[in-house]
Amino acid sequence: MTEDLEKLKQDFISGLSNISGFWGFPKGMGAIFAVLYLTPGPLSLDELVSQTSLTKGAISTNVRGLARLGLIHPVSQTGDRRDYYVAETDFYRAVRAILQERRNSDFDRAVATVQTTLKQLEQGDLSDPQRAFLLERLRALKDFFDALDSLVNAVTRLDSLGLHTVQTVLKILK
Amino acid sequence: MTEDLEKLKQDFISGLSNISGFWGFPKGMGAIFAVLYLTPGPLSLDELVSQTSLTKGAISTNVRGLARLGLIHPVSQTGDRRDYYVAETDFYRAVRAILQERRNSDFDRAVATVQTTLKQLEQGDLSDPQRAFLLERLRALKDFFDALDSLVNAVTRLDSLGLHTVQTVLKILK
DNA sequence: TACTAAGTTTAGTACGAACTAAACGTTCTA
DNA sequence: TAGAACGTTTAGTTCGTACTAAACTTAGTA
Repeated sequence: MTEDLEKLKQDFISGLSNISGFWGFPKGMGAIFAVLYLTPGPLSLDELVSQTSLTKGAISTNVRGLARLGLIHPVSQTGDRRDYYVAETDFYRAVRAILQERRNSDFDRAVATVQTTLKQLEQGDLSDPQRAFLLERLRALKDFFDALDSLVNAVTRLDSLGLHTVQTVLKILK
Repeated sequence: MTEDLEKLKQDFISGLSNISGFWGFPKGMGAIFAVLYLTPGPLSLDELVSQTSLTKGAISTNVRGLARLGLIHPVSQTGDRRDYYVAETDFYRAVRAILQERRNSDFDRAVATVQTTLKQLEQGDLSDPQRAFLLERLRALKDFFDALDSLVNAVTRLDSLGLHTVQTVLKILK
């Protein structure tokens, strides 16, 4: 591979690393995905070790994470005991997987506590102005979370996230 | 305030702290916002110190962050040199502010590097199969980012994020 | 059945982000 | 103009997370 192509690759890899970090994933995940995404065929763990600057342990851990998210897929070569991986190229499928993954996580658990709090509040003396105030605020918050939830559901149900679809949505919302 | 009401408040505060941490903001921000959100009137820095378990320094820093995001607002009491703050209750306004804030950040800069890479690639020898492959992959990625960007823009232009609006969107997308 | 080649797990380390404590600057008041 | 009441800034600490190095496990091979 020519020098400049190699440099492009490296830029891309570090770019995806940063994006990965920005969204709260390990930077290593971004780097591994970047390498696989820019490689036509499947790569083994050791090949990933040599192309990223990570050790086998880190690759092993991050690869599992990526596979769980559906961002990469294991590929088994017949007559070869090694694990190979390829990148998912349908990003929209990956987004859906991630959204579903994040569901049932810390976030949803925290949201649930708001709802619990709300229910307890509703069973008290509502003529107490303090309670009434809290109730009002918590209800507003819950409505907001519900709306967010619906939006995520809507996005999850889309078949694809092409420019076309999004533009259609945009028109309607205006 | 009765014991159980106080406990509810504490639960809520720690819940919002976690949500805050989950989305990549300091937990302190969540706690401060929670306190303000559950208080009818404006609070001073020192009142916030006593109601959260943070020191003045932390409150000072986080309060500035929250204000910059539009999640809380400074309120000046006449004849009182202290700074008071109230919570924004229109969450949708806050979401828009946050989305605009995150724009021009690390993320967008990283996305920009992908576009730069793409442009450089387009100026080379396209009959080279390696280059052609890279070009194809990077174009697909750019299209995806563009779609995401449009979606964010669409959401940003909404006047509100009520259940009603979202349900309308949902119907159309199905 | 030993040996090798692969992936996983674990103990320790490095680093960054958010916090505390305290010094500092600024503005109002006596 | 000294002192007090605030808010901000800074040096240092803590803590969690992602990494490395190396021991371990498992599955194929001579």
